[in-house]
Amino acid sequence: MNSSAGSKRVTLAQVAEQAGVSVMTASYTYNQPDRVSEQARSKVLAAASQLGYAGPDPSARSLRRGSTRTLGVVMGEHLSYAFEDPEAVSFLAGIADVCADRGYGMTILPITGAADDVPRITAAAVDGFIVWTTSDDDPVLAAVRAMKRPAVVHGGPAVRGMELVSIDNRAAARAVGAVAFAGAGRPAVVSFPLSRARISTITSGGDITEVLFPVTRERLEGYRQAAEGAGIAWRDVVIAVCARNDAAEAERVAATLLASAEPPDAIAAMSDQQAAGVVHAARAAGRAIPDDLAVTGWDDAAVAERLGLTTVAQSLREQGAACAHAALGEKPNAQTASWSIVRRGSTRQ
Amino acid sequence: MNSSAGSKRVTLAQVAEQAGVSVMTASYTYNQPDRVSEQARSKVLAAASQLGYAGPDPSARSLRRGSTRTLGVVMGEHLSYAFEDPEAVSFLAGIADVCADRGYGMTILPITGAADDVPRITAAAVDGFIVWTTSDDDPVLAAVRAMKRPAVVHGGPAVRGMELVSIDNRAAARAVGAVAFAGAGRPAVVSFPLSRARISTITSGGDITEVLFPVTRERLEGYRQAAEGAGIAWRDVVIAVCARNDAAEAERVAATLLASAEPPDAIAAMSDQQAAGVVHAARAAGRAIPDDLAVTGWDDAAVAERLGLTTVAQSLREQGAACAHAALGEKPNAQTASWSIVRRGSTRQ
DNA sequence: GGTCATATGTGTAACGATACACAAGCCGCT
DNA sequence: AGCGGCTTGTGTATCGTTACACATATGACC
Repeated sequence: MNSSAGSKRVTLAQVAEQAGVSVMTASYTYNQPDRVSEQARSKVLAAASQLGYAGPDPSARSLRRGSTRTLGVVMGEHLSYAFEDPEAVSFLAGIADVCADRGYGMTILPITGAADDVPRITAAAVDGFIVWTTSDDDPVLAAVRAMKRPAVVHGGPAVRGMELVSIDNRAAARAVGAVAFAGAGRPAVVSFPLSRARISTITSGGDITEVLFPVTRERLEGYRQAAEGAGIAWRDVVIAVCARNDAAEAERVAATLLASAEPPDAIAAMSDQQAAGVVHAARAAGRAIPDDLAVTGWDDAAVAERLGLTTVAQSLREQGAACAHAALGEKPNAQTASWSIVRRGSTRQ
Repeated sequence: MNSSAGSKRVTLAQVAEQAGVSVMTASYTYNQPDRVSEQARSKVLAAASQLGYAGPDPSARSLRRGSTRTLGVVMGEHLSYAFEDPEAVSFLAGIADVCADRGYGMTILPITGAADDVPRITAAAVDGFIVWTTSDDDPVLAAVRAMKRPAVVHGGPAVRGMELVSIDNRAAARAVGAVAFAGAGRPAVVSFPLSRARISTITSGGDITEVLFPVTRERLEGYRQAAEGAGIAWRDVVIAVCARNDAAEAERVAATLLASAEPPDAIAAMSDQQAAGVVHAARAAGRAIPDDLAVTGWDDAAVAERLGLTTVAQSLREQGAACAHAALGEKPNAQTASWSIVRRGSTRQ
């Protein structure tokens, strides 16, 4: 109990000497206690607490063992955005569940989007990587792959040599879009950013294949198929791009749409937060949901139930757990996650 | 560009040999590029990409340098709760800001509350620790201190040898309690858990000093002083304990309180989420706010503005940043964070 | 008593990188 | 010519730990 205030770091060798045993006996005391006699073990522990030794140095141990017992999570957005997005947060919780179970730590790798985040990846002491949805051309992907450790991408893009955990975004968008656009004459979409430059705009008829974010691209393709299935040309579908994934931004762009000469009568969003913003804008504009305006969200978050939103249900928590398993090098049970449509009162069907 | 598929890990020595330079020249190429000639540098980089060398091994580098360039964040609650609490999340964002700026990673240490989380602390390869609010007797605190690295506690408890970043919870509670209880005859409190066993109960007149969580204890003491300042004995103040910090739980206990024979006419909560739950319960019970029931929250979250809640404003983001600075060993500008009362329509004053 | 298996202890050689001290070459300056 | 300073390159020791192979003691069993 009596810690002598040595300012220098205490080593296992010193503990062993103090205890009168070999270094290996001391090492085994920490790593395979059964390998050592009760007597030796207590001598080592006594010496350790006398010297104030807190246990084997993590870096040295990692070097020797070749494993850090830590997973790295790369968030493509600026970190604060990531934490503000409730779905990203439940994804993280899913990873945390698995890490806690396996005794692993999880390192969040703050990616700013600047050039200096590649070295940050390279310097990360982790056994495996999990990359949160990013763009096709994100240099971070190459950096992660170069690390030659188990790696998973959530959402997309698909990268050779890395696992992919995702739902079929196109199919889900087609399905929820069909519900949203049923009986509508002027459907619109509230979308995540289309390019790395995150600006809010209103557009239509653009070339979907040029969208750099695979999740966004696939959802747009699904919405396109849904619109065409309802007999509406894609160039007539207005796309409101939100710079950020939150209710406030969506409310703003939805208000603009609703105030236009030919306001939409159906809006499919890409998250429940966005859909919530649309609902608020509709109320403010005096529109009845779903009669004047059908609205759909995505994710089946708490707010979707509260507002009665038709939405795409998926478990980001389970997907986070699946990513963690893959990043640990365990064979994943199912690479493609499941989803379903939850119909509530915000749509005509 | 041509990566020869060696299954064994490539070392700096191999790169140096391939490039025809010494190991140190190769090392400097990565760490102090200006220290080597343009010519040597390009030879090294060419050899590296030919061999598929991704950069110096992080564990070896950490061992040799004595620094991991990573901060450890210990969350006292089960991780998923932590991520679900928006204030904890903005605290994390504050840490992330500083880490991103310094090129540091942040490791989240999943603490389950079981006995096996002490070894997890000991095994963490980090330069400094940040501990999110916990109880006085949490064994994790001793484990962190034993690591002999810069360490900070947010909220409490105060531990010798560790920094403390916190607002003055007692003073803030006294101030907001005074506003909440002004003109009230039967004040009540909606509280965080009083003990490690997280159960929802309704109590009153208990011994505050026995509460193990310092943040909760100090706020209760402040509320007590506010009640007594309004001429009400503490034993007459009902305390509704919520097992979890969310709106749903608070709504449930508030509904119970409001349905009782002597319902409260003022409720001071410990978070805006809780206060939001109270507001919903009050609406459901047909009470007018603030006339029938005054309500106060804590944190000045987005929901507080939306509902017009009187609350205690503090910046957890700034406090997170302050913790990060302290954990990096930088002298903190101010250990005690600032707070203020934001008066909105939910109180009589 | 002899044989074999099990329990316990030890020494040495890595793991992959960087700090440090030193050496050699080159320049300009007096 | 001689000196000092700057740039660039190198060898060696070391960071703290654990894998591995080997040595010794103990007990069980026929």
